[in-house]
Amino acid sequence: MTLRDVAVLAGVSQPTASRVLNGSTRRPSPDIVEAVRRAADELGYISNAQAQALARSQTGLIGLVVHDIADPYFSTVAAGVQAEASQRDRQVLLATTLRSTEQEIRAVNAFIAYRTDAIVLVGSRLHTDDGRRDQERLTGLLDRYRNLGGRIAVIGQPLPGTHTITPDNRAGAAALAKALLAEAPREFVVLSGPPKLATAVDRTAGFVRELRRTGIKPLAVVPGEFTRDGGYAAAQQVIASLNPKPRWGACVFAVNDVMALGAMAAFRAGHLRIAQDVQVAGFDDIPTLRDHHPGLTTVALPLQEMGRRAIEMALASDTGVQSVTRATGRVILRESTKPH
Amino acid sequence: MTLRDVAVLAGVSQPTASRVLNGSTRRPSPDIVEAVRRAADELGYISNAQAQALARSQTGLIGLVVHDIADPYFSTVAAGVQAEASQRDRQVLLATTLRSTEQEIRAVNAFIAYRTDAIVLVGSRLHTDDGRRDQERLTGLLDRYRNLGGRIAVIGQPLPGTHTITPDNRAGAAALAKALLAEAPREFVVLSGPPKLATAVDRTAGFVRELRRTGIKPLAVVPGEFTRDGGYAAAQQVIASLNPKPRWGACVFAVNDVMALGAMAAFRAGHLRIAQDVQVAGFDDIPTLRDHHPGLTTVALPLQEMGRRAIEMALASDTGVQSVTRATGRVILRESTKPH
DNA sequence: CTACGGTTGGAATCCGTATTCCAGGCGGGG
DNA sequence: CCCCGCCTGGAATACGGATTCCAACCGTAG
Repeated sequence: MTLRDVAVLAGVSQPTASRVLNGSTRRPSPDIVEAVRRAADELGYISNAQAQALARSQTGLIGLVVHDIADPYFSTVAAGVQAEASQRDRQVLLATTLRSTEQEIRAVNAFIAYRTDAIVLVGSRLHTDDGRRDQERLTGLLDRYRNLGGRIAVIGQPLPGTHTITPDNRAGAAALAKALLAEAPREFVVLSGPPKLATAVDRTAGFVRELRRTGIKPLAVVPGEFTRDGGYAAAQQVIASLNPKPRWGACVFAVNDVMALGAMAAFRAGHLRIAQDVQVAGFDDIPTLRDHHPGLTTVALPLQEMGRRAIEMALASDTGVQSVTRATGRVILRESTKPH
Repeated sequence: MTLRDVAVLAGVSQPTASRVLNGSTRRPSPDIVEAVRRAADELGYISNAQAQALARSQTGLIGLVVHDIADPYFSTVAAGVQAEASQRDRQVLLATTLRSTEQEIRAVNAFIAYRTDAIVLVGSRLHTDDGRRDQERLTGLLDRYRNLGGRIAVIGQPLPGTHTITPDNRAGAAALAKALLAEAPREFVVLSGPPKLATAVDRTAGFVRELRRTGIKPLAVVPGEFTRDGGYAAAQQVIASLNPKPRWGACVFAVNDVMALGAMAAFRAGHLRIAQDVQVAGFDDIPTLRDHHPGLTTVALPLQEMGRRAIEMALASDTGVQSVTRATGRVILRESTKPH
């Protein structure tokens, strides 16, 4: 079961066996290679990655931190991360924060303990005041990690000293507003998500700004959770504040697809028909929602590709440099915002 | 950075520091504990899990193998696994097979190399003949793993010698058929998925059997991939073979929700309205699809709970025993099969 | 006051592999 | 034919921490 056993069976020393089976700069002579290979095969030897990690002081592990792996946004990004990592023969360590910075700290701590070669953080954090201390603890932790030679890549809000991939939320939302207005004039409500979440704030701002540029003011900007249920609740508020209920016809922009999904559910529950009575737009282009009916207008983000790139950047040779890559969104107009 | 540094700073020996900081049966005296704690804090010491793993010969790692983490079925199960694992202070190692047994072998190999304490396999494998060799390699690998003290839990088809959680596919599909017939008489088409995939076969069999019991024969049983695209393609076939196209009215049972989603997309593309012109039912009750419109009739599986249980079982103290737990599905009738 | 059981901290060892360093063997050139 | 340098395999050591074993020390009972 150990390398020594293999070595003994092959009649060589342990270092020689090591040189044969694991990538070494030195290659023993062909007959020895053959003998060791045979012995390893016979014993069904599988190297101990922990011991290798200890000896080499690098683990081949990559830590992936997401808020919620059941959320299609994160699972899609995770698929990209996983694909690229496995192509590079690395294993992915998965952690979930449930949107709590404290959990995120726990996760990063664990990843440092396991000496992951790189950490990928997905999703921006809430910038609440009482969470500030946690924020700083997290930043400090990541600093230490970087100083110890750890690589960090972030998908979402830029973090000082890291490689970051940021969706161009402002521009994407603005482009969406522009495209909608180019199609037809209309009124808007924005389901703006958490007021302290950078992603949500940026998308709201980009959208509203573009409206303003055209001289339009949104009927309302309704905050809420960044989830399906948050979208549902926010949409309920919108319905409640509605006076001439049927055939309202305004366009509701939810700052992400999952919220848009919740909003559509709420509207339907309130007997409003999507597209005819109320239009809905989202952001992200979640794969599963592409077959939704009516089709949800949204801003498509290359989620899987972003995951891939994060690994690339984290593992790139240039060390210590920080960079920000913008992922641009592509507006996709579907039936959910088709004018009637 | 190492335990020795902490020990030196605290003025004690390395073993003593170890006893203080990591769970040991022996607790040093309070003043020493205090000193070591302080030293560790000052240095920002974070233990090296690799070294601990080597010394303790257990890693705190759990390997999770899924076919595709972007697929909501697997990501939901993964969320359960992750939640339970993190509650027990274990880290989750994630691997993706893309439905290839070869990839699955690679994943298990890696997990063995990393000496994961347990491996959770999700999703049944194809039982093709030419994949038989790979199957056996996989089984052999898992056997070795088990003999080395590894715990295995499987979600899907039972694997000899493991703890297994199997959805009661036959019974669930039968119950679905029964519920549909109780609601109204109708004709059926089954999109049966891959003919070699146990899950797909069982669901098809359970459904068809129940129909037979009532003297009904499905109009057609159309095989295909177990994915959204597979469902789409199969539905296209159904459409092509349709004679009186509009207002067909039969019920199409796709053996999983993702296929059902694809099928609905195909029907819509063929200008058939869901529920009115063609009814659709699925299996799994994928969360994201709960807000689909019209609501998709399906058999709800406690996916997240299944993930949780898998960890529980894998980490349970009873070693070596094999068991099969059935997860029962709950029929949920929604509008997609509402008679007109 | 002494002998003895129970603690408590430290020295030594071990986990499994990579790597440095060393000694021996080989070939080639002078 | 001899010497020198290179290649090759093995001995020793390092990686960071858990654990076994040992010695010293404590208090208590005889």
